[in-house]
Amino acid sequence: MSATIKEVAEKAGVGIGTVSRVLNNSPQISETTKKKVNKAIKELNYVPNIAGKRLSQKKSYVLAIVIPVIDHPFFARLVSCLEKEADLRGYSLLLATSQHRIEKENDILRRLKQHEADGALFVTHYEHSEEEFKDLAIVSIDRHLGKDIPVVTTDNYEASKLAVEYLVEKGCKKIAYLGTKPNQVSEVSLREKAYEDVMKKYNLPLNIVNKNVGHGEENKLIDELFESHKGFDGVFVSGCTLATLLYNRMKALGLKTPEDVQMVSYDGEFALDDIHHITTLEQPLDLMAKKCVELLINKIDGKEVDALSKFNCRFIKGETTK
Amino acid sequence: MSATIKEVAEKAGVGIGTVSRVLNNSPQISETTKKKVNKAIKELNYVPNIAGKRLSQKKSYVLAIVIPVIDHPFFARLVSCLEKEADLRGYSLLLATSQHRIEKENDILRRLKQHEADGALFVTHYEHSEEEFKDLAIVSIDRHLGKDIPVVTTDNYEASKLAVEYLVEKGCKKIAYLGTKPNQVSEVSLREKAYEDVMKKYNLPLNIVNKNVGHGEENKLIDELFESHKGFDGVFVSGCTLATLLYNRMKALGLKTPEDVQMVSYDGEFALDDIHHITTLEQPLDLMAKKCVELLINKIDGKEVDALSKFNCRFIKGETTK
DNA sequence: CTGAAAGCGCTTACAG
DNA sequence: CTGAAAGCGCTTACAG
Repeated sequence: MSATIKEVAEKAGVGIGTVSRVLNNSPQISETTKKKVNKAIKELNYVPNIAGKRLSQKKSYVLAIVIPVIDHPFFARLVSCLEKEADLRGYSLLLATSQHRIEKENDILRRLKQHEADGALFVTHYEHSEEEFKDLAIVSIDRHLGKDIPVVTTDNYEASKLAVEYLVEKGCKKIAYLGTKPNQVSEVSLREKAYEDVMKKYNLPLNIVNKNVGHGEENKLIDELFESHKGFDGVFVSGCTLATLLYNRMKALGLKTPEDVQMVSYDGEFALDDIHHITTLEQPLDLMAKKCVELLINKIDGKEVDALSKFNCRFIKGETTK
Repeated sequence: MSATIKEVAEKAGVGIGTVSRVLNNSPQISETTKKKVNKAIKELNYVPNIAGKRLSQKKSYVLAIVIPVIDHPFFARLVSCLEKEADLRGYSLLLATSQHRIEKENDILRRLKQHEADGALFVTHYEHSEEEFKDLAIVSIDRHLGKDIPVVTTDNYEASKLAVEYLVEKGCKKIAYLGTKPNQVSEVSLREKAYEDVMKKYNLPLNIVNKNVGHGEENKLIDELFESHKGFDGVFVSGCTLATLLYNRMKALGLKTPEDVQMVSYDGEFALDDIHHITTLEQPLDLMAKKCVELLINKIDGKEVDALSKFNCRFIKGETTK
């Protein structure tokens, strides 16, 4: 059906190598042959088949994005930013959601090894042995996946410290920490660390609910928060899913915010900002995405890259603090 | 770096064709050679390179998804469903967001012609000539892109009729229609049609704001609604973006719902259902996605497919109606 | 500046 | 049941 480079070459009366050179606008090519070739291309409505190119170049110009889910505002926005950056660099995005299942992640790794993509961004919850990542161009957000895997993250410690200090300043006496514990070495752990440090500094008691729960089980943590830490008047939450659930729970319980409880949450990437009014530490996803793509492409090209890239969060005052 | 089929063949002492047959578990292959080959595969840690396969088979096993944006709950959920279905059928997803720009859509078409994907789902706002879609396996949601492009949609007329009838029943006297007019032949137009028919049936006046506005300009429509149709006590909205904006506007204006104004919206795919409480006609995205993938793969395989597939909406009673 | 040829890593009739 | 060979559509040294 569609024409091949061979037909174009015949029609233009040149060799296929010449057509290829015109296509990739190689510098040393005469204007006249360029014209001849372009004419033939137009006439035949020729579009180069990318499979041939990929095989001969041993590159796919595809970046795999491995995320737990896509229908979540944080990841949706991340993917949006990533696509924009990848596009600018001439790469396509292969979307792979792990659905919170490790088998799916392994499946994606297999696809990487198949060279379906040149590299991958892992935003994952699971443990993978470093062996599995060998020779693959991989970048991670927040989690430390292995010594050769660059990490892009926010300055979790500083931002969290700021948030907790803020709650103290605003008069909270019993401040709780609510989070889902990552089951890997992760920059996210610094959120709790910062909370602890600030509490100690002010000689305030610790009220921590921080467990590794499965997706959909976040409500258990909220149950525990209310059972074990009754009477908290401030809470620092590690992520927007939890924050939203807590927000709703407080509403259901008739607790008012900021009057009864003040709340600050990490992750400001809510879908509809005009409805949510939670005070948040917003991650600059646009900058982070750009960095991820840059690191990934550099790794693909065999360059040395920074092991850790930290970005600052933006503190967004909402209606859940005074 | 990674082993090739040739090395596997050598190690196993067979021809590469045999390795290929084992890989694709071709039926006529003896147990003994199968074992030999699998042993070699394991030892070499061999994973077949998909570029070779794609070139020789002239298939990519990739489906392109062309949507305006990904960071919107409706599209995010759609993509989520699509990926699940594609995965079940052995296809990967190439994500392509048009960013509300026709140049980007043309770019995506070019990539399709390059055989980067075997087919594409277009959820688009723009006009494309049928010529552009020639010989491509394309399926559309809601819009009629050409006579050979199957459309997957909901029963817009029936659902809308139900919604408007519902508002009448609940006592609304001045019911408005608020929508963004598609600039193509689209099933979405039936939403307004149904509204008009119901209004006529009950001898009620028409209050229509339905224009084709660019992304981000939806607020203009809401301005117009309040300027030109003062005092409406019921409104049927064509989509959740508009509905959310209207919801917030009413809140800002001190209008209460359902007391002052009752509202029903098409599209129930809000991100955080526990926060939004708009009465909606929810589209069964899971079923629609399944249908899209099925149609697409059938088209790719050269089969005949239905030109139009309609699904029923689910009416979800929220707090914006009595 | 350009052509002929080898090669990328697979699949698949064809012959045996 | 299996091997040798051609072919998928490109790119890229190599030679001229």
